[in-house]
Amino acid sequence: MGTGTIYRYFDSKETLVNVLFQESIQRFTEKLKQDFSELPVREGFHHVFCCLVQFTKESDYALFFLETKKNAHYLNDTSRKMIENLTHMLDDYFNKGKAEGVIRSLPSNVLIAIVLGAFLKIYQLVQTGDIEMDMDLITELEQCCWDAIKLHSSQN
Amino acid sequence: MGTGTIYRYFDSKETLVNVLFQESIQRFTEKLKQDFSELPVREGFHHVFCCLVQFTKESDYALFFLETKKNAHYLNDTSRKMIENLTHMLDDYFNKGKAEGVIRSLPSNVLIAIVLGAFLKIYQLVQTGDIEMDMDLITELEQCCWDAIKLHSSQN
Amino acid sequence: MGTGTIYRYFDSKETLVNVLFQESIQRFTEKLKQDFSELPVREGFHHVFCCLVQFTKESDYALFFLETKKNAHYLNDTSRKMIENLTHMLDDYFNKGKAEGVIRSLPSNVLIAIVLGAFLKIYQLVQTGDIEMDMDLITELEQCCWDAIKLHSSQN
Amino acid sequence: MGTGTIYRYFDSKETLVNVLFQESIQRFTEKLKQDFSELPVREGFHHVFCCLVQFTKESDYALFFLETKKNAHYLNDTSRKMIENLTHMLDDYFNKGKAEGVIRSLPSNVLIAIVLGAFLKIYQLVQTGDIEMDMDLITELEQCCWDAIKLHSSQN
DNA sequence: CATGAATGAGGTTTCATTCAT
DNA sequence: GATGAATGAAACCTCATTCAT
Repeated sequence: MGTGTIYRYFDSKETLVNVLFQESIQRFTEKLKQDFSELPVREGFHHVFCCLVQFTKESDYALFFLETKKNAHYLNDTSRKMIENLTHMLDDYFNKGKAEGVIRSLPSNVLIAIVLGAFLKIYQLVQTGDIEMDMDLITELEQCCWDAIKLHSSQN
Repeated sequence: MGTGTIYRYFDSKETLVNVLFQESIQRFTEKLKQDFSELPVREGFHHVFCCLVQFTKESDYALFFLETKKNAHYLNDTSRKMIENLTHMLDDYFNKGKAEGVIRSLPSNVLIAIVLGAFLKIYQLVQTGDIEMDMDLITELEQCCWDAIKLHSSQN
Repeated sequence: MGTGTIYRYFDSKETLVNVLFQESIQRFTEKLKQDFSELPVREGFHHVFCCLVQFTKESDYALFFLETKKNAHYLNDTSRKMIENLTHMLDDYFNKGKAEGVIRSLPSNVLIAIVLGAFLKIYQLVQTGDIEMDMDLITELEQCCWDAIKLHSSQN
Repeated sequence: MGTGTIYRYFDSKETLVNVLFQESIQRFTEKLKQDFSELPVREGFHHVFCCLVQFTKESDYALFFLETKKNAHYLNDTSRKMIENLTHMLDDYFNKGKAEGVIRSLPSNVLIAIVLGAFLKIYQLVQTGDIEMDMDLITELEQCCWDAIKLHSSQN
């Protein structure tokens, strides 16, 4: 594709990035939404984790978008709205978990940060070829992340 | 500061970034090393987490360097060596934990990714002003991260 | 022409200069090579001189390149190789002349320096508009340069 | 000497260069003037050549100044005046030689260019270490230059 | 509609000049 | 007076954007 062609479809590089971002977040949000609210908390977390795994598998640049902070200078209002929308869904989920005493009573954005931060850092290792993602690893990582946010009966 | 002044101290922008990076990693490594090997596993983890917290507090750009992937295009060989050096220390620590059956038997780079990924993502929230880091939160986050990598007797 | 345009064709300013230099020297060398070795010494000198005249007429910057010393800091290895190649041709010519007792027994690089030095200095006068180069002047200058390197039977 | 110190003595780099230039030309002109007008043509040429040799021996940067074209952008009016002054002297000399039928009837600036061009190009070889200047070479080079401008009885 | 050469604003680097010590 | 760190104008270079083909 010629370098100039892109400008027939997008105003600018910034627009392109935002559109791609919005499509990615949209797809992720749609996937997450399916049957999400009906699931029990632990099964809900499994669903979230599966969405993450599948999403990063779909495209190489997906990771880039998930890594994006909501204040990134290149994001426009529409993009920020969509992050908030996604965040709300997760907020509801975490609130349910907290209400049921299954999840630690930390702010939802903190809980999201823990899970997403750990997951994305691991996916970097996959992309640099440092580790291979097989089913067993995915299962164990899910448990790691769940243990991180789960309210444990006793601590040490 | 005049635009040319920086070039009295650094050959190029790349050199500047690498020198700052190396100083940061050096400082972090030194701090981590103190009494590290003598501590029991759980106390060792506390030490690691305290180092992380203190390090990010020291300077605004510390975070930037901890987030750096070891293959970042702007890092030179010296910088990569220092990352490896730091990684080795943590590797030794995690190996001890795994040998004692206290830490999950995952590759060290995965364990590091989990803890560092979660920690850094949370620190982003601090920097954007979304959350405030008080003593209680730090303590709880440390427990979250520990729970993430700890080998739990039973899972759910 | 936009400032960035040149970088579509050359990696850097240094590359640009070297490419122009190499093209110039190449062109000059090709021209000089034609029937050069078959000519008697005096006719050979005429050929050399004609090449010089024609070459400087071709482009304004040709002079710049002929003036270049072989140790100029901006020349790369390829450029230096091409200077050596050209020098070799002239070396062979001068050696023949010296062997025949027609040309002074001075090192070839000295003989080249005499002819080229005189020629280039005169061409500077042409470029500054101080003198006009007509056929008669060219003929006489050629004779001057020839007299400079020719082995005269008696001196005074 | 500190980099800033020079500005206690010269307004600018341009001024410095012009002052050095003027001192060089002045010295050369003085040296040339001594007994110059009384000498016969051939002896006069010997004198000119000796001045050139001695002058370039005096300092490494002398060459730089002699190479200078009179239209060099960094020369100021004073400097140009001094070049003209020197040129006048040589002009008188060459006119005498031409009048006596000993020197070719070429414009003086051309005659100067031939001798100076050849001489300077050779001196470049000395400075790069390509050749060594001994008494014999100097003598022969003088004869080369003289032959270049001398009116020969017969040509070939 | 697609292309990629041309563009120029902005980032990086150099170097003649200034000025606090 | 001497110094050399600091300066910023100008040179070099990059890359998002434009536009003639």
